[in-house]
Amino acid sequence: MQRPSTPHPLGEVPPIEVSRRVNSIADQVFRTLRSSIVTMRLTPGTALSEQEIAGRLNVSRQPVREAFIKLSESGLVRVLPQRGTFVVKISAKAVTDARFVREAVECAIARRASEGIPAGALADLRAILSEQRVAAAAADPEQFFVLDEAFHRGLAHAADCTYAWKVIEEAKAQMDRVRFLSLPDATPMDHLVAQHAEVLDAVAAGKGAAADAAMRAHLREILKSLPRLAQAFPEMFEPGAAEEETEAAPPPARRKRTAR
Amino acid sequence: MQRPSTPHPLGEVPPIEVSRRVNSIADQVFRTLRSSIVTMRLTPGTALSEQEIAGRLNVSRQPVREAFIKLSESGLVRVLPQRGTFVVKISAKAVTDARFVREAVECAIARRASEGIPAGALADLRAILSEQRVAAAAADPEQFFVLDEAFHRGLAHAADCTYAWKVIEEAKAQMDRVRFLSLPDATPMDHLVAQHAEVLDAVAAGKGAAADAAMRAHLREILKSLPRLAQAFPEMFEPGAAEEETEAAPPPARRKRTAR
DNA sequence: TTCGTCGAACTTCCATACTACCATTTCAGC
DNA sequence: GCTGAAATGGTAGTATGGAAGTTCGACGAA
Repeated sequence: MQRPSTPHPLGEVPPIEVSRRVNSIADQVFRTLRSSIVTMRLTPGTALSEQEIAGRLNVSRQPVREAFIKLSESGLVRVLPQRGTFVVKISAKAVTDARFVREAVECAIARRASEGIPAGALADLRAILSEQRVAAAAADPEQFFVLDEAFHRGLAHAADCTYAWKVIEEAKAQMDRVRFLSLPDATPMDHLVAQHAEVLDAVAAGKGAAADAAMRAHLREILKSLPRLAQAFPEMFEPGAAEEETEAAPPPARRKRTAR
Repeated sequence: MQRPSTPHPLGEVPPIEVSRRVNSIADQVFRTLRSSIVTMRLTPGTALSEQEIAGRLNVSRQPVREAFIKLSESGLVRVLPQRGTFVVKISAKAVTDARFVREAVECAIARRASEGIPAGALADLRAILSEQRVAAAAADPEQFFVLDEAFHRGLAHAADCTYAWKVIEEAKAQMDRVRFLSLPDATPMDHLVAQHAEVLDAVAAGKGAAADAAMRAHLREILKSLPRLAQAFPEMFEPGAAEEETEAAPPPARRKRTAR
């Protein structure tokens, strides 16, 4: 973890030095943890502790604590006072709730985009699609993931919906954990590219309703594997269905050390 | 500010003692500040300082800092490192962006609610409407505000959309500041009640499209006064239109002490 | 064996000291 | 009087120590 204007005490940190505005340590910790959680390198149920993470990243507990707060706001960890901080397990309800919000917002974005976006933006999106086809042909899921994100974000920004994208980004975090879990046998990538293309064609043609429908179909496709995954990886998922939001803090999984 | 299991050192705090789970100090500070900002008791542009707030509330800087972090995540304050923390001015773009998201999500909620909600919930919502009529007749805007919030939240929960409501709640914060500014000469309250009734009737009749349309019309009504207010209270608003999200931190309003 | 009690080890939460940085002011030099 | 560099006061960011609370296992008595 790199402290501002100080030789990095951690070996892992690449020597990025170019850009100023290397954000605060707390932000770096937040990004690191968030990425680890979303990509499932930190598995659901894992116990985190301020001290442990601080020691591992060679920083004090304070910035770690602030990162925990932000992660907790995003619904990725749960802080139980005096007990511990845990990576929340995937909850089928939380995922479908996130999809509901994402669908509502992103379909609205598609409609708005159909009313007109900058010409350059349209070209950029088409370029992303080409790259996706390459990644699909090369069977490179990770790169495909990156490009998928770029497409959705690009469309949002083209439609001048920065706040809406921020909302989607947060909902997406819940969904992405499922997608990472389903990486091996997900929907064929060419199929997803075709759906992207369908959205983009509708947008380009100014057909709002069609863009909306295409986007909706696309977003519903993504989580088709959810029930199967919930059965295949029960330890990653919240057990029952209805016991969300109970007041009494449910005893979380037995403390399981973070083992990278 | 009341410390858990400690005699409250601040006189202002009402002696709520009944319920356990008096949340942490940081949470109390957060709620206090958030409420003050949304109701415009802390006017846009006001400088907050960790130390000052801490002194005023008789707590240390630490919980205040955590409250600032959360407020900053909500887009209600902006933290400029080594310079200060400021209540963000109302930005026309931010408000319309919030409305865009809220409209997308809440209309989706209305559609879902039309597919069926618990019978009790429907009755509860009708009860809220009656109370709103009373408040409208009594010309009691504050109470009307509370009931308005209750109606929208009640509909969301009836449709089992808790996460969606959380998203709306955050978008609403931006919009509510405008509403508080327009309290004197806002849309007549009876008109708003009628719109609520229209939504609810469509929901009860299972007419999803009608509920969507009614909700959309209702939400668009709320901010009609925005342009006028931006002219009437220029010091509360972000000046131009397009210079959002500039990387270089724009020098905020000259430090103006919080004066309660 | 089973139950209750106590204690050690852990956690988050809060308070406080210190650091780095920014903005303004002050004041010497011209 | 004017300019510019150093001093000063104020800010958020970080580090660290202690307080309050939870968990869990050891230990002993029934």
